[in-house]
Amino acid sequence: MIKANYKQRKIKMSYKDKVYIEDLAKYAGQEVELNGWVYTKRGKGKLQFVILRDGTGICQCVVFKANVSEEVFANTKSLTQESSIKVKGKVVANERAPGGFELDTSDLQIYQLSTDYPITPKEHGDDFLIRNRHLWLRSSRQHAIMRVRASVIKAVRDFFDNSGFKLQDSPMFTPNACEGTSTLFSTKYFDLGEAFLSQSGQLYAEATAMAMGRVYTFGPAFRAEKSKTRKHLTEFWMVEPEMAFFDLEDDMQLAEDLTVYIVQYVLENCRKELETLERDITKLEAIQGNFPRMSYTEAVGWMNANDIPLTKRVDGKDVEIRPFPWGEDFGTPQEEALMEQFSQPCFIYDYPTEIKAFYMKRNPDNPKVVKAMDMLGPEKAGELVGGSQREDNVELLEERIKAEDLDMTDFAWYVDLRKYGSVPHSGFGMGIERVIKWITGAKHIRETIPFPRMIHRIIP
RNA sequence: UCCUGAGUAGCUCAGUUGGUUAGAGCAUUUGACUGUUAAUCAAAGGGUCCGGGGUUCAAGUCCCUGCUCAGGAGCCA
Repeated sequence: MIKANYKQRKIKMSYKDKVYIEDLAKYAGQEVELNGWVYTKRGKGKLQFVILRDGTGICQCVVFKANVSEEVFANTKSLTQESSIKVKGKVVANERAPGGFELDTSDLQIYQLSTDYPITPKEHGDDFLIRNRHLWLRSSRQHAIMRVRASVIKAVRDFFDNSGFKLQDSPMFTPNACEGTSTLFSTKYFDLGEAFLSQSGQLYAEATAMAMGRVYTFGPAFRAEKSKTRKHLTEFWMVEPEMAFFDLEDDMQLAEDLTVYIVQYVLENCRKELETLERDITKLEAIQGNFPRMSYTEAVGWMNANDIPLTKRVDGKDVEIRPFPWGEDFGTPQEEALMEQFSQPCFIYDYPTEIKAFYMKRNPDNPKVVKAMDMLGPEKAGELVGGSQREDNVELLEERIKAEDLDMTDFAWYVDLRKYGSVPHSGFGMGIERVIKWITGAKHIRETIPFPRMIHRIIP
């Protein structure tokens, strides 16, 4: 007979007793054991300073020759950048230590000695760093951005979970292009032919919203566009709420409330990280709500009042067209010019029907525009949110599907949503990396996701 | 896909009008040092000047071409 093994097991130390650097202040005066990696080491003869990194923070470990065995001191002198170690010692307050506390080391053991760590404490080029992304994540700046990323995502989930929304995941494999415009990644799907990686979970969210009332999907989106800019990724994360009985006004208000919540959450929970990133906090503190709103037509009027032309590329040459013609989409130069006057994000709504997707609701008062909105961020953050009220009229939707030359059989289920209890409904998509880029002040969107996927990069 | 720019030591860069054996800082190795903050000081090792072709007495440097990368346009979140 086998005795239940839980009775024999004596727990000496649980994982809950492990000490991490971010909690060091709680252990002042006590002996603790820390595990981590050597961030840098500075020697001064019989006195060695090991800067230890454990993922939660950094701590200076002081190793004085007279206080440790000869073997431990020799080991300490042999340490190289990013070697993994275990240290024991007393936590003492010291003004000269980064972080205010240091470890008066009594013992130090090496897990593994690292050799020739590529990322030295000096400047490096973009290409080199991104090739070493798996190691670059250990650097203080990248580490701080990733912690902000985790907080942004938590803020998003808390916001929706606490206001009556249900998380409903949309599929990644789809039979068609959701919006019919973007280039998609394709893959073979058994005997059913070609499948595509989803560029948006929206259409499915519309179905789940009709089941649950208010939903959000949160997952990766894939775009095979050959975009080569500092704000595009081929794989990025997007949160897409979808709400029954919401009109475009409600939609914009929700996007605004979500944005304010995220920024305030990061301000409350990531002070240290924003400091590491040298982010101007006052710019974030200004995000309080009451975002300016402007119709597309008003925005065109503003362009022309301020002599901002349409810039287009014709036969390999940049040409400027003025006045800005109604009906053309804004590009980066127009958006940045417009946003210079605002310190908060701004909504632009009621876009021309021709330049927007087939599922957007036509404005009954003016069929030349659809009830779509973009939320542009300040500080050249670009488009953070794009959304719309959805077309809820069966005939108009079918007309648009035909006009876009989309396969009606693929969209039959989508049309069904307008046959069985169609309701006014709205939703939007928020690009998580764009938001993180804005909040952290990162130079490039590739710094806002652990392993960015870009047109010329899939490793690491 | 188009436009613009870049490629020299492990990394970041300098290299004059084309001229003899291509340099610096950091990193690495060795030595000195009891309070360092990107420690300092001394010494050592480290090069397919992106590949190919051309001009020239002579090419890292000039020309052509290919490759790689970056930024921007378009597209978008």
